[in-house]
Amino acid sequence: MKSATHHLANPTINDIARVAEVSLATVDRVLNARPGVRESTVQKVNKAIADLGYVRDTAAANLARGRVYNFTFILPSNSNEFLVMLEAQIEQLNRRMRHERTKLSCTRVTAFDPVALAEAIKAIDASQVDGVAIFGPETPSVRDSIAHLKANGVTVVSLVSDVPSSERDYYVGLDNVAAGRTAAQLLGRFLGDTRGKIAVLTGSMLARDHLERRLGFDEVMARDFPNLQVLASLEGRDDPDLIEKLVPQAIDSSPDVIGIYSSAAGNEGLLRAFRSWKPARRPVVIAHELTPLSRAALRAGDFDAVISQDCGHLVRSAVRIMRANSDNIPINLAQERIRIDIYLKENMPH
Amino acid sequence: MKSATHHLANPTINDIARVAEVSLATVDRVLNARPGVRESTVQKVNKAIADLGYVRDTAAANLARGRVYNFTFILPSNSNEFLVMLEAQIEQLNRRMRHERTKLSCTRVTAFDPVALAEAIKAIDASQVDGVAIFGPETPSVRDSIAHLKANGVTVVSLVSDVPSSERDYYVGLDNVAAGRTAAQLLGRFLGDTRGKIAVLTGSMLARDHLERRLGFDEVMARDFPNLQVLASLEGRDDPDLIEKLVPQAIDSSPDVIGIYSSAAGNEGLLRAFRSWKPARRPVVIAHELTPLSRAALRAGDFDAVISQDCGHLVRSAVRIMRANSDNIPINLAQERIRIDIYLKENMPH
DNA sequence: GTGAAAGCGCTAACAA
DNA sequence: TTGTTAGCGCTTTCAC
Repeated sequence: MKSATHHLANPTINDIARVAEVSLATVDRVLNARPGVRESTVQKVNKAIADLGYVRDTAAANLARGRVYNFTFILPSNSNEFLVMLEAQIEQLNRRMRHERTKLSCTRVTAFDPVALAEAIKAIDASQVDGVAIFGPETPSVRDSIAHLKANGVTVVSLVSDVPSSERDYYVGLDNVAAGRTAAQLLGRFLGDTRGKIAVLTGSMLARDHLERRLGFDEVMARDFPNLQVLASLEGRDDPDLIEKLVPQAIDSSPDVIGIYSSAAGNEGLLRAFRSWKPARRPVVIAHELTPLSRAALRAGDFDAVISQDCGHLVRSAVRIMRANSDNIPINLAQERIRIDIYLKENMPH
Repeated sequence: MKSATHHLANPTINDIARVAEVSLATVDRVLNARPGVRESTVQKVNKAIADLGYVRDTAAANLARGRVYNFTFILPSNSNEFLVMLEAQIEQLNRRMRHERTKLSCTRVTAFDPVALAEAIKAIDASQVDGVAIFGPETPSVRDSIAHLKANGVTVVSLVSDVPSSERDYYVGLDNVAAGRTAAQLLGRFLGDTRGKIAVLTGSMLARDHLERRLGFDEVMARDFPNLQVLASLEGRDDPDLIEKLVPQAIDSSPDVIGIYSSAAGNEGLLRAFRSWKPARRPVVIAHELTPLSRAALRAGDFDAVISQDCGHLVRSAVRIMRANSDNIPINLAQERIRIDIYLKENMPH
């Protein structure tokens, strides 16, 4: 392929140096905002940069620097399917990116334990790590340790569940209020004009994502579906055994449950409960996260729809953002937005 | 950040050269399968590569080569919203990637015109272009010109609508049969047990994507919804004016139309028809592609759901694949799979 | 304050 | 058939 490098060729620091009448080293100092350059020289160089429309070649810069990006993911040690998938994606991306000067590691922290999480964050060595992605509850101690990390120049993103009051650079995850609204709309439309009750399964009242989903769900239910009455949340703590016990209890006490919104992890428990409990009319079920289990349930007709977020996308997005932030370059917001995926059995990936 | 490069540091061609006891140039020859190396030397080098687990640093290689990737998109000149969005994404990505040695360009060809498309493909100069992404109908002449391109070492991907019988390297687009099935399931579930007729709007019988959607739609309708009767397709040729005329005609002749599947472009015509035609009970409408118009229709309640493919993803995916193929490196299949997005007004991106 | 020169991992003349 | 060398765009000593 001819490279046809006429006047369109991108300018390099050599061009800047020539135009600004300084050396390469000086251009580099200005580019990287290093001290020890006379102000008038800085001006000259910056003018040349602007005039030529110079954009730094990050690949070449990283090559010269021998730069290696080190990113850490902090995840709940709770090992449900979603977490297993997330960790698999991290490992896979780590293998792919080892050869692109990017290393990913993973730390697990007791689920729903803010103290343990805060300690794990404090244990991060800011001199060894460029960015941290945190999936955990939002509490004051967690916020403080995030602030500490940030103060030491580490990029911080919250993952799956946001910590909006903190100084995190970015939230990588879906809009959980909107996800709850979506579940409600789907459930309501699938049920048509039928009158009845809706059971909601949640994980923990500590988890912001779970709270937000419930919020959105209730909002749309109240607004659009007066024929449906939403019951109090069943707090399953993402524990299949607990959920398996809770569900039949709740449903036996109000027999006209015609819909279930499983808004957190623990689909396994719900499905187990289904095996023993056979009502006359199967309730419409909306669950979260496309996993081997929920796929099977969709296929079998036990679940009617699944709201999901793409694990691979979450991980790639977190890494792209941490990388861009480390280099101080902008991100493509549209690309990083995590979609609220709706899956029926017809549109599941193979 | 300390780079902590102990024994984990990736091996370079220097390491290979040292271990294989040859020069850098010879390693390079073997790596790039260039001729003029004794077979026994090739073996030695390959052994060293395998032993050390060497992986080439593509960024450094591209820097040294001064390599510039040139990719061309061939699109229908029909300028509906979807095409406008697609082209905008191409332009945007081109701006982002100009500084990463990747240039994108765009050619428009009369819509639904296989001859014009085949000519446009033949007009590609294989010595100037590394990859071509084609969005157009599948005909023998198109297949032939794709074969010609491939023979000249150009990577070819089909975009949005596949040309499966050709030698294209990859299809970037969604599974249209599954998309049709999804539309049917959604429409059927939203309608509940109501009896009535369904109108289907299609673009052209030449377009493989449109045909496939209809196929999947009919399959699920026949299987799961005996209460619904699907009418013959209205061929709108993606032309809003034509569609605006067709829809009221069709609906007036069979008044019990309770659902509409708009499977192609031309939502504008459908929405215009809606403005004059006010039935007692508004039909449930499933349309394709999330665009400014369909978003507004979702919000207003004129559309009940939209099946969509992410334009940004389509373009990024096509470019990643053409790039990987030019370099002969593997792709991440999961990342490149185009999702069948379902949008309700609740889960639309802002 | 500023510049010259070596080098990151790889490629491509040109010699040998 | 093989090796030597210069250089891609950028960074980084170390001197001046």
